[in-house]
Amino acid sequence: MPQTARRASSRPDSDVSGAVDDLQLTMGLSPTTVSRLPVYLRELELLSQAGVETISSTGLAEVVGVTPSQLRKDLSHLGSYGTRGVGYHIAGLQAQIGRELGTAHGWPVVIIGVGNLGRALAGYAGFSSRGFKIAALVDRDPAVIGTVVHGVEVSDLAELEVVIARTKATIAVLATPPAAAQSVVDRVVNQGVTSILTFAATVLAVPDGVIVRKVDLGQELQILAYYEQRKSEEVVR
Amino acid sequence: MPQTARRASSRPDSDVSGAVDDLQLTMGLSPTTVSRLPVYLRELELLSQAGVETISSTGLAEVVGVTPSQLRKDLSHLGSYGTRGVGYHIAGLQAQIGRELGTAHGWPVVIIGVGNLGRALAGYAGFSSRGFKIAALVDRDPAVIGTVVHGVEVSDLAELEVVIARTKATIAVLATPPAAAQSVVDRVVNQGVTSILTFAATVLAVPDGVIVRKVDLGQELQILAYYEQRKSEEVVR
DNA sequence: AGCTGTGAACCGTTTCACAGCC
DNA sequence: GGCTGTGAAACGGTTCACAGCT
Repeated sequence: MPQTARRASSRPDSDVSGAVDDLQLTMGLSPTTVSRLPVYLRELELLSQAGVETISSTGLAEVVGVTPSQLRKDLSHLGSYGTRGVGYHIAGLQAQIGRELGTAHGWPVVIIGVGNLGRALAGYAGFSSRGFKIAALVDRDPAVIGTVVHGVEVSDLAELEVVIARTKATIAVLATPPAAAQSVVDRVVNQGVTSILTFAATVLAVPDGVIVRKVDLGQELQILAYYEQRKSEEVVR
Repeated sequence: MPQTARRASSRPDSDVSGAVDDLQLTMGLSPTTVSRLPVYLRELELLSQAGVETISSTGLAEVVGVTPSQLRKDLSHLGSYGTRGVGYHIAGLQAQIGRELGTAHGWPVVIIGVGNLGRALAGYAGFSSRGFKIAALVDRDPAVIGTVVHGVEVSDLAELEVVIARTKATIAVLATPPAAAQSVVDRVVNQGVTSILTFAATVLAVPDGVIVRKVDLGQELQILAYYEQRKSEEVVR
């Protein structure tokens, strides 16, 4: 039985305890900043591949779609390496953001549910380039168990605990039907998983300290529909 | 050539113009409230199916995972039908939120890209129950064009403009490879689409008034990884 | 001259606390 | 007594504007 807990809160907001060590990782970034860093990183990679070496906050802001001040503020939190009068050194920034996001870790990820969605996720190219590896695929359907999908053999859902223990995965991706989601969450959390990305629409209960991010197609569409409806009403009045 | 424009901004924030008519739709809700309404609606449906007729803000807040005050504030913006001393009448609330989100419209949606992801989206059960219908599936691959997926025949990407005109879709879902995303966006926007849900990781440029919502697996995982990394560091210090 | 880094002002959202109604 | 609806306070995030470095 899962404890109470609601949505991902986390953020103990780091009390200022020990001395800041060397030129290492910065202190807690705001959630909004964290959510933008992957976007920055992606665009920096593209620029870097295109041979660009330096860029101003205005230039980068334009390509990532934020304001220059927002970008500067975000980067300043990383204690970043910009040069006044010049701009940011792309390679340096990339390294800094990559370090902050733990891109080098090769985090093992378990994907649960190997239907169309699970397959699509397993085939996602950016997986390894973004610092993750598919440690295991898990499904309940005997017809799927044992087959190899994108180079990984599908394990039996019954073995979930064993699989997580073996792979030491702490991140799980849920691509199961909604009805199965909560019970899978309970099992993975119990096995030490502390980060969950779910594609099931259900509200999930997890203990404190476990972070859940939810991607819900229906929710996204309904949000769009809300604004669509407002647009059409504007014409009426 | 797409105009400038960055992320979805929209929200003209409605100047208080005409008189408020009857007991109709409310004035602009905040984006954060809008994003929570679909979740409320979903849980209300479940409660309703379970035969519950009335619920307090505390009770509902618990199941949707927000604070009671947040819930009350959100619902108060809908001018909602709660009863002091009692709680909310579930059927009434459902109707009210459904109306606000335009659940009855049966919005036609075009899905572009019929790979594993596109198929998963097309097979999404909640599609019609949440007020949408798949107006068309579109792909570039000749091997896929003409096949029937979840009851809908796949059209040729070359016909995109015709398909949108015929179906009158104003919402498009992008499940294409990232490289194709911007060009598809330009075409659909040009054809009158004003809401886009994209699964491609690229930053999209759209004209003002077009709303883009992005779902990016890599981004989500990287956000989780950030917090994972912090957790493991905590042990160190 | 140019562009970053940042304190200060601003704005939107959440939380608090309680008045008002059933 | 119980629970909603809502002003007021608190919070967090974004934008502004400029000091400071190169």
